[in-house]
Amino acid sequence: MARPNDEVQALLQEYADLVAITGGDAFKARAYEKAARAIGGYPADIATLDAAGLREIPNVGRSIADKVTEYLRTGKMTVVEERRAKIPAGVRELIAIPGLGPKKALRLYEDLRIASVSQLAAAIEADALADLKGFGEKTQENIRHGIELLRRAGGRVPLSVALDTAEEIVAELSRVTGCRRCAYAGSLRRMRETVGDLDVLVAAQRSDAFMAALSELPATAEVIARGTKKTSVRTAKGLQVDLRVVPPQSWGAAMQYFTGAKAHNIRTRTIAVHQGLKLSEYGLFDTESGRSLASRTEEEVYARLGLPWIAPTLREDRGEIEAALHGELPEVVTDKDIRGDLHTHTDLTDGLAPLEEMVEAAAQRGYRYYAVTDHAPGLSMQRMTDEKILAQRERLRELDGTRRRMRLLHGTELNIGPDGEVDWPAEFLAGFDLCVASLHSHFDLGRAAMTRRLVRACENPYVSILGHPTTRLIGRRQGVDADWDAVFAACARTGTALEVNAQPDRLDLGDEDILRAREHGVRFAVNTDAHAVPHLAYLRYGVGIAQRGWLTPDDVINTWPLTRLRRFLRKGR
DNA sequence: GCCGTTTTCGGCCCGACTGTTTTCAGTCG
Repeated sequence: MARPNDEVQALLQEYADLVAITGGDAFKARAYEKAARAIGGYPADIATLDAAGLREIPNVGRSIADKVTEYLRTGKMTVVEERRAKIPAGVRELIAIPGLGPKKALRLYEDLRIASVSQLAAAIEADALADLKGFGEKTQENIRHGIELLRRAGGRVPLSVALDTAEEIVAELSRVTGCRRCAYAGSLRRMRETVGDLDVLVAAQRSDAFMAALSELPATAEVIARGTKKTSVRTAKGLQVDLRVVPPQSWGAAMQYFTGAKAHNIRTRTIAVHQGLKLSEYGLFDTESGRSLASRTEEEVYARLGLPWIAPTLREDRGEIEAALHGELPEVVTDKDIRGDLHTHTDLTDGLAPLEEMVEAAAQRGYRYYAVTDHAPGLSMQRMTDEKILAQRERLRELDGTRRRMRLLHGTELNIGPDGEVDWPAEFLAGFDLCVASLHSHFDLGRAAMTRRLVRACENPYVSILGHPTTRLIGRRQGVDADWDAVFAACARTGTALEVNAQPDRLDLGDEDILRAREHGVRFAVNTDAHAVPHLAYLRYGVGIAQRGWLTPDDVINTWPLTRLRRFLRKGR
């Protein structure tokens, strides 16, 4: 889904890198980075904005607005082209190597004309860096290692993998004598869909035992750095883990510091500076006297800055600071708000567990309602028939009587055909309590055809939820191309909910699309699409993504009481 | 290059670690 905002974000980020490499003003480079992020995360399509509108975007001033305008008009930014002419693209690639920044990249290029990662690798092999200032033996070894990692990984791991690893490490370190608190922070606590590295915090008086414990974990493959305050290791799976040990009285400040995205932290620190304060991982201090004003809890730190506590999933500098200052932070949806799952499968199609087991597991979770939505005949490998689904409905109605607290809904996951048609005729669909409709094929229609297809599915009076709307698979498959603003508008107009599919390799819609869809007044359903009993627990990932999309319980139909939900599902029929 | 209760200039987050130019620059998060 490359929209102009994303293209401009990439271009401005490239320009920032080139400025940093060519030794320009570091603050100028940072200014472009900030603008790039702001434009990438801006909800409105920048192609619809004029120069004044562009300057409404934070960190976009006259100069950058002009460059964006030029790009929107001509498809080019002259200044970027000029810098590209001076610095080959391969030099920019060099700074992706861990341990190699803009300064060293420039030196390599100027002194040795090295202009690609492979040239650098060859130069190290040929021992051509020996006489280069700042490139001692150790540095060369680190670069060689960095290139290896870059080639192997590509970096980030899925949220679910990171969470499993983090929970194991936290459990291990919590057992170490002297551990007062232990938790993970970073992008994992913010529930980003993929995680680059783990940030683990320990509160304790002495650090050595924790540094040793982390270094010696079975999962630890190598120790990258080890000090008294910080130790970094890499696991066998290639995931970097940074451990910080802080004094117990600094716990809240450290959690605040290591949880927020960089941009969020810059904002909170700037607020501190304006109040004559200094915010670090050790606490909030009076700049003049050095006296500590708050540090024990995150609440205390935010409060002393004049802010309410901000949910970790919001700490991205996507407007949460402004919302907090104006008392307009959303009360984001939590696991506890979810009253039921509206997209699940059984072994009647491709699920693993029989109806009874799925229903029992759902009841154990304390749900007030639960929908079974097996695949429809259009997905022919599932061999669904009218008879089979009607027999399932009969069995489900029997079970429904046995569950006092949890009501059962009978549904199906329809297939959206190339023209937006679905599997069964209206009179048969009328027999279901709800229909989810999803794309399972024909992913490469053109944008216009795909948009028509999705809009037509929304217009079907029996389709209540659009399942995994973009159909992306994280790290494996791009989402389909459509005019999403048109699709979101159609959802809002027709009363069709968008799914936030909680499968960890889908997380579809993702947070940025949720933020956009929300602008259209759409409702959402956070569903697990469970194909087995353990999948029901994926809900936490979906809720995390929903929070990152600023959704409140009112936005999410499966937090609603059953009567309100049923009214929504009928779409005014 | 952006921004403004420090308001059109002068600041921009800040601490930790590594390697090496051994007193500090570069990189990272």
